[in-house]
Amino acid sequence: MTQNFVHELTWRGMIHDLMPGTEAQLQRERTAGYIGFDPTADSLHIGNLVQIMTLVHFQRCGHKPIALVGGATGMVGDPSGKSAERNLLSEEVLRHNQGCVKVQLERFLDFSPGPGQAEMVNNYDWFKEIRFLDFIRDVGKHLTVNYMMAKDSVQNRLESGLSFTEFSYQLVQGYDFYWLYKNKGCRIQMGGSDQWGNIVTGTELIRRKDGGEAFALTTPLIKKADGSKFGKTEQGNVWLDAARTSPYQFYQYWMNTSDEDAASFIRIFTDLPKEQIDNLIMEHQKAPHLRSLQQELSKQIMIRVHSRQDLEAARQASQILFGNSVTEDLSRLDENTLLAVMEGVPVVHVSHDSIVAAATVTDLLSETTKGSIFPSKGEARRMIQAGGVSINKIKVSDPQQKPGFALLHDRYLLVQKGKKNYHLIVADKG
RNA sequence: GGGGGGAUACUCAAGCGGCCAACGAGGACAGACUGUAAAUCUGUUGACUUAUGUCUUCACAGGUUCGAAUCCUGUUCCCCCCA
Repeated sequence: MTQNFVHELTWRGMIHDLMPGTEAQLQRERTAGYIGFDPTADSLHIGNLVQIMTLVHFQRCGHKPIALVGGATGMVGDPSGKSAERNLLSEEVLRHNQGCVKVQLERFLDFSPGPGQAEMVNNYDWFKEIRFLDFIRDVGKHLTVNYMMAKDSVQNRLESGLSFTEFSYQLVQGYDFYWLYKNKGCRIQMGGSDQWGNIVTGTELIRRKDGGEAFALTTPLIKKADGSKFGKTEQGNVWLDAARTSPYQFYQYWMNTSDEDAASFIRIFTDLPKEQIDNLIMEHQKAPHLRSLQQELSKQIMIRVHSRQDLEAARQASQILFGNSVTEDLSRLDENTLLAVMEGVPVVHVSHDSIVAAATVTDLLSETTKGSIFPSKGEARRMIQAGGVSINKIKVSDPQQKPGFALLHDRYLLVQKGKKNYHLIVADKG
């Protein structure tokens, strides 16, 4: 094999657990391996990125990645890590979601014909034909309830209760593995550490039903150094879909990675070689203020998930919003560029007259803008007094100041609340 | 069914007749320092207001009182103990 996959993941800090013999199998021959994705939404989010990258590395090391979109398992619901049974989705919604997810995965994996060609499968395709009696006879027979009960995912739910549907989940997923083993020669299943139990059910099923040997590898749960959840912001998940999370916001999420996290994230979320990453980390240690790690991290991911153009736009926007730019830089931008730069910044439309009519900045930022920037005058005033508000890059210091600001292109005001929060006021005429 | 305890702002948690828009902690936001990091320090954190001013809040509905988050009555929900 071109590269040792297990070594590759090890130095990247992406291995939580693996079954004995996994490495030997992967070194021996080109191996097909799969990871399942939940089609619970019509877009993947960056919480799925670890698994996607696992497949990317898998393929780069010469193996054949299979991405399973869980149309069938999505209909059942995995109890792992869930405190309550989740709502089941209709087949129609699941189909739609699968289609969207597929498009996103195509940006990461190489689906072009070849020996290590990536493949996408949908377990609904084989499950829809299976009848209940066949399933409990051919699959259920091989595993005892005692075995299934021993899983953590089940144990954790015994107190609060779990439905038979959820309980059967591991069998359904286990059968996926078996089916892929039989029909696609798939020998290894990967996933997050919470999937270990489900994966092992699969290898067990393969062993008992067929006497075959299959393997498991799990990745650790990604946590941020400050203990907060990875991939979440105030606004919720960070999605890959530009319609859900704008490329600018997406870029900012990665740019805001703390130093501590950046060193581990760049190993996990990019496919840069070890040497280059080591250099980057050294460079970053020498000159941390350049934020080279965060720069490279966001660059790599932006290009993969969005595009070079989006990266450039996000960089330009960030440069203006966070760089040392001043009013002159802002007013130099032509209208289209300005709007492009502001892509992803919350916009509030008000009439041109009401801006003129506002008695003070405080009124402008609260009442006139209908509370979208500050919900109350008091809050606006406090923030201004604390020095946290700038308009068109000029700090506002007096809450009573008249809002005689020059509108950019006679239409726009860029309001900055603190260091990282921007709002664009658009003055509509007539 | 009997007995006891509880419900306070984003969360936890004081307060038990006026000095309470309500101690404290956490969180959040902002400022300083920096590097759009982390740590630290400072400030803000019901609304309106220039304000020592006004208004709306302490589960819900009534009541006592000059005055209630605090006392009384009823309602709802939670916890504990005994059956």
